[in-house]
Amino acid sequence: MFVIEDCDRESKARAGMLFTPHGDIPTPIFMPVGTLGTVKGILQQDLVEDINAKIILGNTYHLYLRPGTDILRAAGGLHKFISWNRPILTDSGGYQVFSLTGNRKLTAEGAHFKSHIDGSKHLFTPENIVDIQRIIGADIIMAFDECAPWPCEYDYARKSVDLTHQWLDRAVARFRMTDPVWDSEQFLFPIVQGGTYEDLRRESAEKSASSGLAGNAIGGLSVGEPAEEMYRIVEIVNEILPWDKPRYLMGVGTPANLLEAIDRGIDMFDCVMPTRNGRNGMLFTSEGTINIRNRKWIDDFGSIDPEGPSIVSRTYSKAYLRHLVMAGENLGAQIASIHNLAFYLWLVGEARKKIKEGNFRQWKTALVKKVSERL
RNA sequence: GGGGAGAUACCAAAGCGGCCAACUGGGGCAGACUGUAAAUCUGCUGGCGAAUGCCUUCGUAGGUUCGAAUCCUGCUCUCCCCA
Repeated sequence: MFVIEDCDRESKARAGMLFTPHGDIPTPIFMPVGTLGTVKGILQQDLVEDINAKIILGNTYHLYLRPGTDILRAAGGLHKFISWNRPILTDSGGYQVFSLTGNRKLTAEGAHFKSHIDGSKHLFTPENIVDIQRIIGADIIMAFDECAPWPCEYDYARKSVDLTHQWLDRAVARFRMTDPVWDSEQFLFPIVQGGTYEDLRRESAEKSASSGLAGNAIGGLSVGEPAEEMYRIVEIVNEILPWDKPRYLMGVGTPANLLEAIDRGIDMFDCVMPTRNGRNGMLFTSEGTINIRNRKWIDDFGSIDPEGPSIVSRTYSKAYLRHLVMAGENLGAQIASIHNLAFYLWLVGEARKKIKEGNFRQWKTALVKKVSERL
């Protein structure tokens, strides 16, 4: 499923290729988040042609509630339903265990959820989360985990990790005894948890590594802890996770977060930032981040980003985009989202190129400084 | 010409003797957002100050009162109805 093509000499960064039934994915890669079967505000066509997204995410919890598995099954799976023939990864709903805390109750059996839409009750188990993801038909599916909050007491983190590990065993068992619904191979990834506790993270990384699955994910980070803590945990975990399998850092992050994590051996990322922050007027550019609503852009007729990662970044001016966002026009959110995603894809593409050329570290250091600047 | 209603901060609009530098929207100015309950949320928005605070405001000119955006009088302007 995964081949490492080149490794950086000075860092742990690597460039590889991920093979899935719906296409090959060059790594490091950023995966746009499309929770409900849509990357908010963006046409699938633009994802392919302008942004060049290689793979997008869907969310099991959200898709299960709406439109529901009956419709997804009748549609022939999520790929067909949304007219997207490139790879898809579905998150298990573990993050919703975290973000919808008030609506759920955890037991050994699973998570009892109250729908945030109509209050109806549902039970998610490691087994039915695999089943649902079989129906959705994503190329990469995630084990059901508990994403613990931060800060988090040791005792809580301990119990949370144990629960996640028990759930992992059950998910793997279910995964091995079932077949894909859509005649297209699926890969299950386990998720490393353990908060910011080194011993728990080591234990969890070993647990994931021993599962023998096709790839591994690191969860429970970027939930509020300082970035340095996150990097520290990534280093610890990556020493244990198998070198020859893809490593996915869930929910991360800022452009600088991505570069630092790539430096530490991460291959895959997803994050709502480029889309959500874009809708809220924040643009990530090769020169630094800007709040396009700020008055200073009112008559800046220069392009959104001199690097011009997408057609829209080259076509429209900051002044025009500011006008659209200030006026609450849909097109503003759309242009900002497309630009930001294209920038993220450009960023990981450049990282890959630099790793192959052998000058990743130097390039990274300079760029981290630049992209962290507030313009 | 006669009768009526009203003028409050950038706009709209509350307030109708002290708790009013003045509710609330909008607009504006900033900030936040990391496996999406988010095209959302938060703060500020008369001047000066880090702040207790001080200064100048509720069409305008006077007056009553310990105290006025609020009560009285004149003036100016706006809107509505009838001729």
